[in-house]
This record gives sequence, C-alpha cells and structure tokens, in this order.
Amino acid sequence: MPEVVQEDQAQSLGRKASYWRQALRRRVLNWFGAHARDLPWRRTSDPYRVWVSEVMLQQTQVATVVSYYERFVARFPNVETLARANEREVLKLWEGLGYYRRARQLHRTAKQVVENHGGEFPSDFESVLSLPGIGRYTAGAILSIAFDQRHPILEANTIRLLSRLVASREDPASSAGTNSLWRLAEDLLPRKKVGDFNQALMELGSEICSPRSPKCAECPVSNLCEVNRLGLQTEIPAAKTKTNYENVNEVAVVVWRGNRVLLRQCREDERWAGLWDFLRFGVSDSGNRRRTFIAKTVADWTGGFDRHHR
DNA sequence: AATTCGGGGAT
DNA sequence: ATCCCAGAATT
Repeated sequence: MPEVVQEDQAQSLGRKASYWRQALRRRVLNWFGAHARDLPWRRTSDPYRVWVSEVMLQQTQVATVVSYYERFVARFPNVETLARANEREVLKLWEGLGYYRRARQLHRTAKQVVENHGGEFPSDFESVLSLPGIGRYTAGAILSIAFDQRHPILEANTIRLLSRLVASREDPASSAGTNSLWRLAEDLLPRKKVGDFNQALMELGSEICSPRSPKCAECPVSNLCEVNRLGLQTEIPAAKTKTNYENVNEVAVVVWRGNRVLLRQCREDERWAGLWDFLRFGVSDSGNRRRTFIAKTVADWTGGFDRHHR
C-alpha cells in the first residue's frame, strides 16, 4: 500500500527531525551552562532589567552596552524611577550609545507601564509587543528570559547560526528568508529553560559561529550542522547586499513662462521613472561639449514648451 | 522592500 | 577601510 509506505517514511523523517532537535537543544544548553559569559543582565530575571538590557543591545555590541547598562539601572533601579525621570536625564545617560530614539521610547514605555499596567511589566506577548521600541525579537527575548515563556527570537547572531545549521541559501534579509528562520527558531524551542536556550543560541552565534571564520572545531553542534558538513561556512549566509551610494553632481534648469514652469516626465528606464522633473543634467563632466549639449537640450525643450509643459 | 537611525568593535 | 552589531519604526 503506497499510502502506508508514505506514512512510514513521513514518520521516519519526523523521528529524525525530532532526534536532531533534541540533540541540538541538549548540546546547546549544556554548552551554555559551561561557557556563558557573566553579563550583568544575566544576574537577574527582573523583567524591567531584562527589558532595559534588550533595548540597549539592539544593534549594539555586548561590550559596548555593559557600562551603560550598569550606570542606567543604578540610577533607575525600577520602572517607577524611570517613569518619574525627565527625558533630558534619560538621554544624558544614553549619550554615546546611538539610536537615541530608543532612549525616548524606553522612557515613554516606562510611563505607560506605570499608567496602564500598575507599574508591573506586562507578561503577555501582545501587550509587550505593543509597547514603543519593542518588536518581535525584543518581546520574545523579554518574555522568554524573564518569564521563561515559550517564544522564539531572531536577531543578528541567530540569523547567521540558524542559516548555517540548515545551510539555507535563502537571503535572510528577504521576507521569505526571515519567515522560514522564525519558523525554525520556533521549531527548535525546548519546553523549559527557553530563556537560557535563546540566550545560548545568541551566545553561540556570537562567540563561535562568527561571520568570517567560525570556530567549528569548538562548536557543540558542529556535527548537527549542514554548513559544516558541506564546508560552506563562507558561502552561507549570503552576504548582505550592501546599498551602494554614489555621489552625483547634477544641475537642474528651471524654465518659467508666466506662472507656468517647464517639466519633463522621466523615462521608465531612468531614475524617478514616470515622475515629472525639471530638466536635470549630470555635471561630472564640465567641459565645453557638455555645456553645449545642455544648452541645446534646453533650447529644444523650451521650443516645445507648449507641447510638453504640465 | 528599502531607509533611517549611530557609535564603536572586529578583521 | 570595510563589515558588522542581542532591531524597530517609517515610508
């Protein structure tokens, strides 16, 4: 019976995947137990402090955050003291960290927590997610670390780690790539010690599974890792497509006739496709031939003003 | 989907 | 020099 055979294969694959996940959870957690760095925010499960650390750590390296975090929670030991502070002082303690919107939103959120949640940091996902400056990553991190709730996380370290574990060729920056990584992160979660597990993945990504030359020889999950098996560490994840900025010198010519102004509609194959613009010229080449060309083009367009204007 | 927000660490 | 960092919000 084909159906029975298919069922057996599916069950077999399911058992394999289940074994793989369990082995991975166990090894990741054991490794973390032995190698976790002693970071100040790991000495507490106070949701307020976990929250402060997570916001400070957004796009900011651990080494940079430590001293800022310690100074901040010393001055504002709980959500009430932060809510009562004035914004200038909060910003002053943030000075040098960058992304200053985070400080303002942290302050706003503290006030909201006092106002709407009786000063107790909310513990349900939707409430936390709705707070200013808290997205899917930060909400999952706070709830898993502070309350051991079963929420996945996905950020710089685990994007790299998970992409390599399954040798994903998808671009992690694309929405499809991001979606499959979130799904994987969710599949991997253990039932207990979720916060430890999430932190362990990040620690592993940061300390072992580094961008350029990952230390696979020291990695506790190297023999569960598809990239390691294939030797594709330098290929995966795909390099970020860097936005290239080119300096452009342009001159725009504004031609008036009465209360009307001359515009042209950009071709589909140029920048501002389909949009209306002044006559615009690159001036990287400022030689005479270029000037002649510009003068002639302006004359042509000006001559046809009545046909082309809008 | 692409940009913006930033200062500093790692290579 | 260049890449990258415990992302979120906006357009």
